[in-house]
Amino acid sequence: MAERLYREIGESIKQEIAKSNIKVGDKLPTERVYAELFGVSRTLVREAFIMLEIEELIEVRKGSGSYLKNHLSLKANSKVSDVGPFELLQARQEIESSIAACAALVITKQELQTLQDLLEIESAELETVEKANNADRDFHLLIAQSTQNTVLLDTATRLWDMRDGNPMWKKLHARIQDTSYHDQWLEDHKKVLVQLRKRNAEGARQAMWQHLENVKQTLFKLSDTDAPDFDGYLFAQPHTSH
Amino acid sequence: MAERLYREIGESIKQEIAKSNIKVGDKLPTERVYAELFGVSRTLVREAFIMLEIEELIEVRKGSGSYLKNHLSLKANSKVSDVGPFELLQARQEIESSIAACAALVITKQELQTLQDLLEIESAELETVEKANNADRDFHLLIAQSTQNTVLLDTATRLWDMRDGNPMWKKLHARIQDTSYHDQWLEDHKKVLVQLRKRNAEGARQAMWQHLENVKQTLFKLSDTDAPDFDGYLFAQPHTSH
DNA sequence: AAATGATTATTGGCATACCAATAAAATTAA
DNA sequence: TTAATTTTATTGGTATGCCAATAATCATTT
Repeated sequence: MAERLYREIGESIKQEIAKSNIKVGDKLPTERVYAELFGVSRTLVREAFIMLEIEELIEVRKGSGSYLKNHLSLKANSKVSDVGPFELLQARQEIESSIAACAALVITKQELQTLQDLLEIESAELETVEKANNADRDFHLLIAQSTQNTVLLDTATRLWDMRDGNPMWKKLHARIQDTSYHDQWLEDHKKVLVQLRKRNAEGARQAMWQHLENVKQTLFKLSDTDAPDFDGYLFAQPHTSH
Repeated sequence: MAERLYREIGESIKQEIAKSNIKVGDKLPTERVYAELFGVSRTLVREAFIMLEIEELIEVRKGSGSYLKNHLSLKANSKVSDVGPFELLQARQEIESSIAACAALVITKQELQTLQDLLEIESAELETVEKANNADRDFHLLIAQSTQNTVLLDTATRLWDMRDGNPMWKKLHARIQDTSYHDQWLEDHKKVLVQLRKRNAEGARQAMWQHLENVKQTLFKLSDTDAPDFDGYLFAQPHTSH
């Protein structure tokens, strides 16, 4: 553990706020009050306040006091590394299928050709796991890029960065490399490309959705059969819309 | 202005890091060094370090020193303000409508009640533009939160941060405040809530999609009629799927 | 010479004390 | 009584000092 104390204090303060009925805009107890409450120096409480301020939860005004700025329920947990693979896949399924639908309407011939090339790399270079993985990523992100919308591309990139920076995903992925699931996914990709070529937005959406559904199913099987240590990463996969 | 000092110190430290050739993993100068360099107490530098630590830029180890954790090239600020309002809205339309669909399946009664409360704030406190704006944001983000998927919440939060950090949007928004478009949007929000109550995923998706379509239309009119300075922000609004 | 243990120096952690801005209360003038 | 002014209290801002963990150095032993 060995977490820095100010973080604990900060979390404790959040809990105290939650227990109380302080509304947005209301004044919080002073630093000194919290210091005495937790039996620590004001310095530590002050550091915790800085943490909450950077999280945009509170606002600090010199000589006046500190005020609740946002609902603390909206603590955007940007701890990238402890997002579960399934939670992430769920989000990707929703977002990337929409991106595919957008892309279908405006993708250029040039981009379609590049996607085709990527598919060939995927099918050819299955020997190198890393290259196939990169081609996979490139395939998805190129579709995002083809929407001509930098926000969508930015969002998709962010989702893939989350995946690649996640140790738990690497574990799962390592287990896949010697299976033949790649073939399934390659077929999925082909189906997506077909729909993009047809400029069929809903077809592309559905194809991408099914692709990520397949990935989810595969990873679920793998983690379910022989991986007891993925507990806690399965909690968030509730909705199976469409 | 009256910015808190630790923030200035923090930014200065970032600049110092940028000027030096400190790589990721390297040890950076001690708190005392920066304190002397900037002519302030170590306390302030320490607070600045906490800021950088929360931003996941550095890592602090007691007794050892502080170390660069990530490349500070991720200067999100610059990109965020370059995004055009319509491009952003287009992305929000796609992503948030999917989020609404997900939310419809798992949202709790408590959360539905909170949304109801927010609607009342929106309709009641129209006098204060800022409060209505906050309620708007809270309404959308609470829906994201109700999906129970932190990635979706994180993504939605990011999109709203882009909006709120965008000077161009503020210009547009300032123009709206004395019109009655809020009423339209309030009605939109009500329709979304109705669908969420019915647990109707596709209905919620459609309602949210229509809401953001209306926002887009409104802002387009406003920028089209009497705002020659929005050129270049209109380029990316190509697809009108569904 | 190398490995091990003790010592010293460095570095962040935390607390106390005082400063400055704001807000509240008391005082005074109209 | 009311308004303006002064005074006081409250609150966050900053600096200094000492503590504890780590790392570096040196002495000791093999």
